[in-house]
Amino acid sequence: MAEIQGGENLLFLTDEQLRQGIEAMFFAYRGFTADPDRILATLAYGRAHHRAIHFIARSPGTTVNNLLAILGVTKQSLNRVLRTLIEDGLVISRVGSADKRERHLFLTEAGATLERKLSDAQRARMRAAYRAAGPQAVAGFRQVLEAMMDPDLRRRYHAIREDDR
Amino acid sequence: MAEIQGGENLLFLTDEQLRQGIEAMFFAYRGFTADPDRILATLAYGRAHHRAIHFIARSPGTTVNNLLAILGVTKQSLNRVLRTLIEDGLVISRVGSADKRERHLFLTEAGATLERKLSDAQRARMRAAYRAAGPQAVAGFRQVLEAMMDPDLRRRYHAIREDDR
DNA sequence: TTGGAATGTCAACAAAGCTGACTTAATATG
DNA sequence: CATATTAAGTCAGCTTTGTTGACATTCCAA
Repeated sequence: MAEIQGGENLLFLTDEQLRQGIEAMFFAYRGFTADPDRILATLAYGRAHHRAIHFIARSPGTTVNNLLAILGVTKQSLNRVLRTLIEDGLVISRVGSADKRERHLFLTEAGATLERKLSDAQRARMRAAYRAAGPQAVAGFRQVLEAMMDPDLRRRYHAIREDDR
Repeated sequence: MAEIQGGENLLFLTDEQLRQGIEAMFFAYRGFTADPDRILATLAYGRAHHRAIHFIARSPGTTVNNLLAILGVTKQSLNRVLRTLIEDGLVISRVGSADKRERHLFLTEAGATLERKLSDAQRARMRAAYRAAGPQAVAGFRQVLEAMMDPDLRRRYHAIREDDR
């Protein structure tokens, strides 16, 4: 047992501790999605619609292909969601100016309004959790989550912010 | 803006910071489930089977009702999953001795073997993330996740460990 | 002994993922 | 310029996992 207790106290890596982390992720993710889910249910939309709306809001003008890579679903699956959002007037799709094969996605006024509503609910939950845990805990939270991502998605996670510059 | 900067530096609660946290949760959860998902796909099982197996392993002899409350699905949905696991010889259901209406759930040898395989994969990812982030970050990670849970699930989250005594 | 709780089952349905095959339009490349 | 590749969209069909609603069985408890 001695070898797992290094200079930086690695004893916290017992199976029991890891299991607790796994369960914490499971239960926390339920809380994370609970508030938007309630709003979506009243509108006959689901989590898939929320994800699309979120990332279009985050990167206005993003292409379908980029969205596919971020969401990690097939184009058929995404297309079904986008089609309803476009039909319902929440999203518009504009043919690319440089490359006319591409479609650039934007939220309409109505889309932005729904995005704000969903985002407000989800951010309120995050804000409460951040407040309760404190700044140092938040920094740790972010570090662990980043380390948990697949490298490819970690790159995309960072890229979203770089796009905003 | 002055009022949101308290003595403990609450400026990190900008919408941008909260959005990053939201996206981190989304991308990290993908990583969190990726390894078990790959194993499950080879066995014609899904995430629902994994969840059932996980919590039966964690609390052997748990009742169907307790499992329903933890997983947050309908009994019909859980029953479909349990039925296949029982048919496939991974889980056994024993009539309660005190209350014969209840069914107590246990993993068989084969069930425990699969549980270990799934758990090993998921724990390896957690362990790597914990190692990369360090003990202090892990403490913060756990604090934020706990604060994010619904109160009811937070109670159940703690109750799982209390059962183990 | 009767009401309610715990469990299980049948049927029907919906959301959201998947594969595979194909079209159209536009760009890139040889 | 001809051809290959890419981006997007569509059709069909399937799977997993969730949902309601209705109903039967068994058993505990008042």
